[in-house]
Amino acid sequence: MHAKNIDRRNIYEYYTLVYKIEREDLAEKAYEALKLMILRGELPSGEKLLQESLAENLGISRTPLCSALAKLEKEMLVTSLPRRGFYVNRLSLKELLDIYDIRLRLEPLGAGEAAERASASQIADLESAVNPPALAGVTENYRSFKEYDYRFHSLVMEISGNSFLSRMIRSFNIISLGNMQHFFKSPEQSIAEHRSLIEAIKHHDKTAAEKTMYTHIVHARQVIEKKLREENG
Amino acid sequence: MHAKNIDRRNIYEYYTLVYKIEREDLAEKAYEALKLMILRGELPSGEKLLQESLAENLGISRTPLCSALAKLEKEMLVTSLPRRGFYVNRLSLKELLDIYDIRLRLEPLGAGEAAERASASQIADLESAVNPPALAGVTENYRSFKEYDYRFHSLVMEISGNSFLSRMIRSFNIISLGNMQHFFKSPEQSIAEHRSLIEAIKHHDKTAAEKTMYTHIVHARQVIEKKLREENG
DNA sequence: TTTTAAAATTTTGCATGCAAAAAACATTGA
DNA sequence: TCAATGTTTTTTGCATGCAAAATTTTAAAA
Repeated sequence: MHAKNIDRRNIYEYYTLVYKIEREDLAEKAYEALKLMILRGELPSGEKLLQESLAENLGISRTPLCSALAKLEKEMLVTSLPRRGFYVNRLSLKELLDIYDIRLRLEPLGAGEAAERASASQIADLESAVNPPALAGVTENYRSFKEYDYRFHSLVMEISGNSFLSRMIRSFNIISLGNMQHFFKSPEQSIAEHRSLIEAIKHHDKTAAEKTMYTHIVHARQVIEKKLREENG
Repeated sequence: MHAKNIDRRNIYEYYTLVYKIEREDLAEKAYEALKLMILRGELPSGEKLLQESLAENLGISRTPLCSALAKLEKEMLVTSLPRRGFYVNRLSLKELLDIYDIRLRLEPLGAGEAAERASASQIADLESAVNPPALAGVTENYRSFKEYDYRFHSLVMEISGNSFLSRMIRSFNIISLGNMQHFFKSPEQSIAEHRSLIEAIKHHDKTAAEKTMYTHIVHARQVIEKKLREENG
């Protein structure tokens, strides 16, 4: 069944790279679908996820859905209350700040690595992500902005070549975007910052890329920190 | 069923805190069991996980086991090859280094927060973790050391109060420890470094705690980096 | 009207069974 | 001997059904 020139001992590594992408099971598809629904706000944070109806909507049975929910739980996108059900994770301000503390340390790391490694085609991908066709509606409504922002950050982390980092940051970005109902800074400013990050990456300037990403995230973090202080009086 | 003085609107938050711990489902128990088996090396990295026999050994059916494996997959402890099965994740040196890059950024963050927040009883917990009764066998065999090291780092991250950080680092530590077959530095040195971290936390010295944790991890990272360079010639 | 208790309904968690895919094994022909 | 093909066995992924728990509804008492 498998290609003949692949050493038996390396079959694991081989399939890890190539085979996986094509053949996805229902649990993985449901997981992806739910993630997108959370990012889009179609499943608002705090909402209870009814297994029967969700499964029906997705056109699958509860078995793969359960696995999908288990995955989301470990990525902290949903919370499981045994015998009570799954809920889309709703973050307190403190928790949102916790996530930003993590992003603030990790995304600059990823941006720096991306600056070191980025190929010409990867840079082209980045540029097309911030150019007009991809920006439709982004400055007008927050929902479009979220998807755009998620795409851009995912792309940078992907380019870093650190798959652990990339997967983790993707989850965290969905959690945080899913828990934010309005612009934390103007979308124009975000896009401008994204563009200057691309410049740094283009010039393979690791330090500049790190700094730009840091500044980009620390702004939002400061807004959250201020809110939290106000909340606590 | 639930306490009467809990506001209906807050029931979600209430149960998130208290209810969850007691009632664990089989999938979660299996997940915990498998994690421990990976940490202990009872499931060596690269090993294929046969669902039928694993389920039988755990005394459960394949349904909750599947959910447990799905969880482990999203925490990157196992790899799923659709229709082929699950394998304990085996890391390349590059991947191990990727994980250390993440730990190097995040664990100092956690250590610093822990230094700020640690209560007297939490400090006592830390101290008892590095005192003789808890150190049995740790300097002699690597397997005991792994469990000790995992416990200590988990404890520090727990004290940081950032639950996202804590959960993530726990996974990464299991992956990395599960993929290391021998001491990267002498256990005595590790324990000494742990002790000086406790000192910093005790004095609520955030900067010192961050630095100590950084140094502690960067040593191991350098060993890996060197190996990787040798491997690539 | 509110509070409490009982009954009915819904929902969850799990084991099981089945179809399809993959792996292991056997057979044939070079 | 080895490669290629066919056959059997194993394993995976999923839908389904059932028991127990949780929730909602209804009824009764304060």
